[in-house]
Amino acid sequence: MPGEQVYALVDVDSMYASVERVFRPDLRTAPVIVLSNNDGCAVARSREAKALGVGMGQPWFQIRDRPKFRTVVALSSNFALYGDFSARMLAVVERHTPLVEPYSIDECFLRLPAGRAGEIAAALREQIGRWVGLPVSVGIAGTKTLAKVATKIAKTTGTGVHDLSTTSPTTLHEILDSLPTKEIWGIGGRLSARLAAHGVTTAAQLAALDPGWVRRSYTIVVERTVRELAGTACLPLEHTPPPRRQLLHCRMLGQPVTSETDVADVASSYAQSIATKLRRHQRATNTLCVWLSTGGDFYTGPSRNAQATQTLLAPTSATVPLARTAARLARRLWQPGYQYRRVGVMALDLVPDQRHPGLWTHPARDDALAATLDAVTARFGRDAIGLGRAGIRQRAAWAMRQQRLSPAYTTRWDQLATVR
DNA sequence: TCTGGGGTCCTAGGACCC
DNA sequence: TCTGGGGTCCTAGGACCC
Repeated sequence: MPGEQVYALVDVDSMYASVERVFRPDLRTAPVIVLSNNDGCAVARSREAKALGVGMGQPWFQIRDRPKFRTVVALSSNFALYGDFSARMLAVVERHTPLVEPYSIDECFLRLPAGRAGEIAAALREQIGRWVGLPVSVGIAGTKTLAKVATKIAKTTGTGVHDLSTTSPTTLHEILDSLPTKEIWGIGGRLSARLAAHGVTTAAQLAALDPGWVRRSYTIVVERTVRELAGTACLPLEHTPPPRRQLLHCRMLGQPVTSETDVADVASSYAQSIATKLRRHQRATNTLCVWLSTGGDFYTGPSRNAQATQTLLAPTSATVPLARTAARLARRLWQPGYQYRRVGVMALDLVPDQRHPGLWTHPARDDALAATLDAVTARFGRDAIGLGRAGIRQRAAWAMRQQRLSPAYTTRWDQLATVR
């Protein structure tokens, strides 16, 4: 039918591990994993690492010493590098259609003409592989939820492209019948357990439920999933991403901190990252929230979780007032006798960044300083400048541990790959 | 015995995603 | 010794108003 369109999902295979391989051809067939911040646990695994049995989220200390994981190559995560590759992939996709929705760092949804979807998908896959160096899989279907299913099939069968929009109803039913509810996009652990109590364990059973009943018994979100599985598109392509509503920066610290000064330093440093992100998104915040925590249940010692929120006098994206406010909140929350392992700073209630001179703010001065900070950071890296102890190249004891970091090949002049 | 009803706004918490 | 970080949306329930 002319003019008819379908959804496609382009998804990079083992994104982080694949990016690391672009600069390390020697790792092309090795079991590669990428570790979370502080080198805590595996957040990405190459096909070979999955085959060896490395679990998603498995702690590194459990992997490191096991003989069966002897050949695993572990790298610290390098998000600046992955973000850069994400943009490159998107640029290739946009050569084919403007109807693109970036969904995550390694995925985007597309609208493609029904008749040519398979052909375009194959071309995309080939170009992203050749020009960017990343392997992708593409799923095609009449709804986003089914396109997710199609991508899963493309990955497991190794075909690279799978089109469910041309599949017969009988075959589609067979596919959904063998798909557990937990593996459906939007159905997590809790919902699949509740559904199982109703006797619903497969995608085919879920698709056959009465949407009205699902809405009453569950939520509108689950109702949409049911309709999408049955072939009715409920989730449109979000071509222009909605503006950010909140920004947060939280980390496990490389080492626990105990002093009031250290806690304030961490909060100040995190607030500076938030300010930079706000300016990049052209947003300003009305409300700043800081929290301190001694960490999860597996830590011994006295535990404390505290949180404080402050409404600002005027919305701002300026580094100085945000850092100052965050440090003040952190000092207020601090109490002696605790080992703080996690600190978070969150900017809430975001609005468009329109700087108006206010009674209590100094936009001109703050703007000039912010522009300078952004420029220095862009040129010399994030740790080149900052307020207080942030930005000192001599890293603070609480800073992230990243002992296996690959160079920032594409985002730092001083770390470009060298060809001999 | 009887104890309105509907609307809005806000917040906390649950659930999901990658 | 060692267990991630960053988001979104929805619902329920309370406060408040008329």
